[in-house]
Amino acid sequence: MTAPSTPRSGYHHGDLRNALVKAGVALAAQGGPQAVVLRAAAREVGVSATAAYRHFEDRDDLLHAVKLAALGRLAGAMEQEVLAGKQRRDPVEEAVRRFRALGTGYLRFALAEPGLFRMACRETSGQTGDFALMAGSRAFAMLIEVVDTLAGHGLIEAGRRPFSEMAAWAPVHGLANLLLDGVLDGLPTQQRQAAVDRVIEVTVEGLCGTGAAPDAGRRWTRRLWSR
Amino acid sequence: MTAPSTPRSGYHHGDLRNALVKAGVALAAQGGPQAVVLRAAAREVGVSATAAYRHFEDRDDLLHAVKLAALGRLAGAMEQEVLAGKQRRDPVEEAVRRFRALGTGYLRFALAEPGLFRMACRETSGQTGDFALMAGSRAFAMLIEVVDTLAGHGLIEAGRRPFSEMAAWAPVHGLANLLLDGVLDGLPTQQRQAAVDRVIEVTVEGLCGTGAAPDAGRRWTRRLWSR
DNA sequence: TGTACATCAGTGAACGCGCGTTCACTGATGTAC
DNA sequence: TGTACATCAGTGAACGCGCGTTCACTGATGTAC
Repeated sequence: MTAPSTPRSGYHHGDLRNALVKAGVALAAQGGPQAVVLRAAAREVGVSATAAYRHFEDRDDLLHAVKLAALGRLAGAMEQEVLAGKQRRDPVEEAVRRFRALGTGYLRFALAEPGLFRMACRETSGQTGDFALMAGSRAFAMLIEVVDTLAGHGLIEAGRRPFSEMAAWAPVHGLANLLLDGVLDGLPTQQRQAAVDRVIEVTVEGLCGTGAAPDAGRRWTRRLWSR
Repeated sequence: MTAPSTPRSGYHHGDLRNALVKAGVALAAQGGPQAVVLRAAAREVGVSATAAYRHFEDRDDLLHAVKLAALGRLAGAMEQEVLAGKQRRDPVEEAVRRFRALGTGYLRFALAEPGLFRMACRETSGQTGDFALMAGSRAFAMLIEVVDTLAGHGLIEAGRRPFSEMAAWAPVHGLANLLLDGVLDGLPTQQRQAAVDRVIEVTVEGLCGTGAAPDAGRRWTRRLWSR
C-alpha cells in the first residue's frame, strides 16, 4: 500500500479528484469512516496533501464524496443480488423475490464491506439529502416498484401503502448494524442465519400478510454465510 | 463546563472512577463517542489526565465503561416507558402494550439522546459480550417475557418462536439509526410519526399475525414528537 | 507558427493543535507493632 | 496511643504523533493575437 496505486504521467495528474475519492474508498473499506484521512488519501495517490485542496473544500468535503461513492456501491450490491436471481413468471412471486433479494443484497454488502457500509450510513454533517442519492438510486427505485406491485395486487391495503418502504428498510438496516456490532457473534453460523431468516420472515409477513406468501422466505433465501 | 462538576475534598478524590465515567457520559451526550476524550473527562472532573490511569488501563477502557453506562441508560428508558403506561387486565393485551412500550422507549431514547445512543451501539473493540449487558438488563428480560407470553397464547407458533426478539429489535434499531441519520428529515412531524407507526405496525403484525391485534398500534402508540 | 501571458494544478515547508501516554515524583492513607 | 513504613492515588512536565490547514511558490497548460 506504499506505492501509489496510479502512477502519474507528469506534473499534472489529470484525474486527481476521482483518484482521491477512490483512495478514500479504499481507506474506508479498511478502517471505516475514521480511516478516511485527507493526508493518507493524498499519500496513497502519490500527491502532496495540499493538492487535495484544489478539488475539495476541506476534509469534510472529501468525506462526503467518499460517502456518496459508498452509497453507490451499496446500491450496486443490491441491484446485483436482484439480477443474480432467477426471474419468476408470476408477477407477485417476482415482486417478493426481488424484495428479498434487495434485503439480502443489503445485508451481504454490510457483512462483506463493513467499513464501506458504515461510511455509507455515516451521519451527515449539515448536508441534507445525502440519502437522496440512495433514494435516487436504481436499487431504491426497485424497492418502490416492488412495494407498488404488492400493493397493486392487494397484498398491501391502499391505506397501509405509505411508508411501507421504511417498514422494509428499517429491519434490514437494523439487522445489518446489529450483526456488525457483534450482537450474534457468539452463535454458530447456522443460528445466525436462522435469526436473519426470522427477521426477514417477520418483515415480509408483516407487510404482505401471512396468507400471501407463507414460508416464502425459507424457499428463496440465499445463505449469507457459507458453511 | 469549566468548573469541575464535583469539587474535591482533598488530594484524594474518593470516587474518581465513577466521576470519570460520569464525565465521559456527559461528553458522549454532547458529541457522541468521538467526544469522549480522556483528557477532557479528567479536565471536567478537575483532575490531572494521568490520574485516569489509576482507574483505567487506557482510553479504550474508559470508553468501554462509558458505553456500558449508556447501555444502562437506554435500558432504563425502555423500562420507564413500560412503567409509564397503564397496565391491562388481559394478559395478551398487556403483553402487546409492553412490547410496544419497549420499542417506543428505545426510539424515544435514541431521539432524545443521540450521542448516548450512538455510544451504546458503538462497535466494540475486541471485547465480546458488550451487548450481554443489554441482554442481561431488565429491559431485555421484559422483551423476552413479552414474547414468551405471546408465544404462550399461540400468537407466535412454537416453531417460529426462536429469534423473535431479533425480529422485534432489528426494525426498531434500524429505524432509530435511520431517523438519527436524517433519512426523514425533510418530512413534517406528522409524516415522520406515520412512518414510525407503520414500521411498528408491520413488526407487530409480522410477529403476531394480523388477526391478533388489528390496529393495536394506532390505539396505543404514544407520539414520539410533540406537535 | 510563434510568442506573451493568464490561469490552472501542483509543491514543500511550516503552523498550531490536542491527543494518548510515560515518567519520576509526592502527598495522603492505612496497617503492624 | 504513637510511630515506621508500605501502599495507594494523585501531580506536572514532557514526549512523539499525525492531523488539517496556510502560505508563498513553481511548473504545466491553454489562449489571444
